[in-house]
Amino acid sequence: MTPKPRATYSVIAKEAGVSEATVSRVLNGDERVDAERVAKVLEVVERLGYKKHRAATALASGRTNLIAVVIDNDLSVFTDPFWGTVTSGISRLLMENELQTLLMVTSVSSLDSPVAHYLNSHEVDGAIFFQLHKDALVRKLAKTGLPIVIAGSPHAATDFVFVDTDNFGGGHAATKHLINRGCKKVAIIAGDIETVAGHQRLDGYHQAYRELGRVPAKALTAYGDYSYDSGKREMLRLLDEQPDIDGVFACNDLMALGAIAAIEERGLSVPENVAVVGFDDSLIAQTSRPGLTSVRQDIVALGEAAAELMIAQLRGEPVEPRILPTELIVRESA
Amino acid sequence: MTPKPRATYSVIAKEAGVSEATVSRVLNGDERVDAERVAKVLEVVERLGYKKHRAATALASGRTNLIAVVIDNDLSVFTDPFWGTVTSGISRLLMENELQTLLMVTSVSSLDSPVAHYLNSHEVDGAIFFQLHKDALVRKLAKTGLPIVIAGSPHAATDFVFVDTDNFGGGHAATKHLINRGCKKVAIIAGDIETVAGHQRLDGYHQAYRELGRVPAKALTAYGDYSYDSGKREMLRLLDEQPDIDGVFACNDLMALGAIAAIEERGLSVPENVAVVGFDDSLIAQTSRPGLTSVRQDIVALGEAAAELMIAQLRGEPVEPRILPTELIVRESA
DNA sequence: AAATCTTGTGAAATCGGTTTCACGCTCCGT
DNA sequence: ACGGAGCGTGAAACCGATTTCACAAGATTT
Repeated sequence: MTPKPRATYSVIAKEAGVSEATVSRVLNGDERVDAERVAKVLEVVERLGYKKHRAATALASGRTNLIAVVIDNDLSVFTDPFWGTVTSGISRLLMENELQTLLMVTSVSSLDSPVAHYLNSHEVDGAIFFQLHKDALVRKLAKTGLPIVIAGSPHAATDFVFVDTDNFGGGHAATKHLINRGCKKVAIIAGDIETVAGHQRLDGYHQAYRELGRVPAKALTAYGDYSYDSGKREMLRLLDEQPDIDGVFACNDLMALGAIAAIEERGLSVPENVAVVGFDDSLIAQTSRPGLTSVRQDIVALGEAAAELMIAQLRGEPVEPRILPTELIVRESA
Repeated sequence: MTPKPRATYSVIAKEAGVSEATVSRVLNGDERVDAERVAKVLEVVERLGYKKHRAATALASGRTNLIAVVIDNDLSVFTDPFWGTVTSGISRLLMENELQTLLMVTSVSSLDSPVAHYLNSHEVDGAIFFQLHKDALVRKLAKTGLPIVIAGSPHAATDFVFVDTDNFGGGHAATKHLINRGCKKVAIIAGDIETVAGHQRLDGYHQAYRELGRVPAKALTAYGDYSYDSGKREMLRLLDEQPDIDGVFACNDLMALGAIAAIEERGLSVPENVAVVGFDDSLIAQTSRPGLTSVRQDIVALGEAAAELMIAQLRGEPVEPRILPTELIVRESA
């Protein structure tokens, strides 16, 4: 058996009796090619099972069909299922649109890191950033015209295209739920306030109070770091200072579980004495006992939305930031 | 400001007073170039901040510097943090070696899917597969000489290069631990026995019994599907049939939690009446109450090992499959 | 001293597409 | 009937690297 030489334009052109230029036109959907020739070329392409050579296409056209997904691994990449889930959502959608996902897990997003250089050299058609703390790099890249999507809200009010969960709405719904079930004194264990998401959830909490015509006491706001331990520690402190707290909104599930542990350690029970709501509706919320009431975000959808916004940009369509709704999943804890 | 034309060999060659061929030699580490010229070229390259154009390099050399990571999304990709974690480990290590990670989340791994075609056309330098159920595609690709690494043990005894956790050893250690702490009748809730991992964990369980000169009763083996519900269901059944069971090894943490729920539902307590050991040492093992004793696998290391084996293959070095040790993390449940 | 081998080097071909350009043809208005 | 516009087409240049090949200069052999 012959090793079957790779099919190229040259072969196809010969076979179809046209020039290579015409083959190119057909394969790129150029309108003004004789219908009969189009058919002929397509037939040959089909028969040979031809697929374009990516590198050659990229070199000639300047488009790579590659979208970078940049994850800052300073963060919780290794322990949090969140990013993996978002990424797979992105990847699946990109593939459906003939784009490939280039995964870049990198520690520093400095302006002259290899990654920066890479993104800056037309090696990818676009970049999706995760949860960036410093956006100097992104800002610079955007200036070069590279299509960019940010997963998670960017820091300042910028004109970056982003997708995010409705953190504000989620925080609001969680707090509202606690109030509606009769809680008189609802505390919050906020997460990293440096992140936009953390801030927004806290804002949602405030808003729920405000709608009641009240303002939550400052002392009802505790600050954790999204870890189990911080949730437990802050809850213990809150209870010691204000034993009459009867509801708490923890800004993620892990802290919520810590809070529950703290509550039980003080001899109180959930939800009878203190109701607890978490955020994320992660696996631990589903499997903990009591089952944790939590704000669900559709993480796969988040990834898909990011991919969609990227694709729209590549097509030159106008794009708006997208904020995905949350859903409160009620279980035993509140 | 001039838009600064991309630096190319042509520019560098001119600037350094050598030919493009020489530039190429220098940049590819060809030994026999005059030292002085090497220095000069490198100086210019440095000054211009030059980086090779990937597509051009790929086209000319046939090497793409791209490694595909293929994930079958039929599976639990969207809910299990496992794959995301492995992938980020892979990606980080590949990047350090100037390789890029091409993430392909795809549903079908049929022989003529776009993915198959893609992998088959020298578009990537190697491929890392996750948890494949059917290896026809892999087998075919391997025949073409494409370097391949499998994360997770391949089905049959093949000569594929793979990395995997020591499932057998983990199952053995878990069972041994239960026996050592005094359990007389240890059951196992096995996972999907179709997967190699599932089988190996069960084998480890058997081996631990065997070392005691005993053989576990058939009725002590239950089969779940790695879900919480299946763990609970099977544990309830086991307890009803054999109330004197005093230890259980669940082949993942989720089933272990289900089992604990079942045990408590029967009015028994963990670990006093029944001790429980899980597998994975996932977040839920750490946050559940009682804390779950579990077999930890180093998932990031798994990814890094996969990347290492790939890199070794690319270098033409001989490679052996790699099996990573597990560690039993003892908590309250056993 | 002549013949043969090395060595380092640059010109040019090559990888597989895309795109510009010019050419020949048809179709239009006047 | 004639000049110009419009359209489909192929030849050839081009993208940015790698690699082959031939050649000149120096080193080695006889």
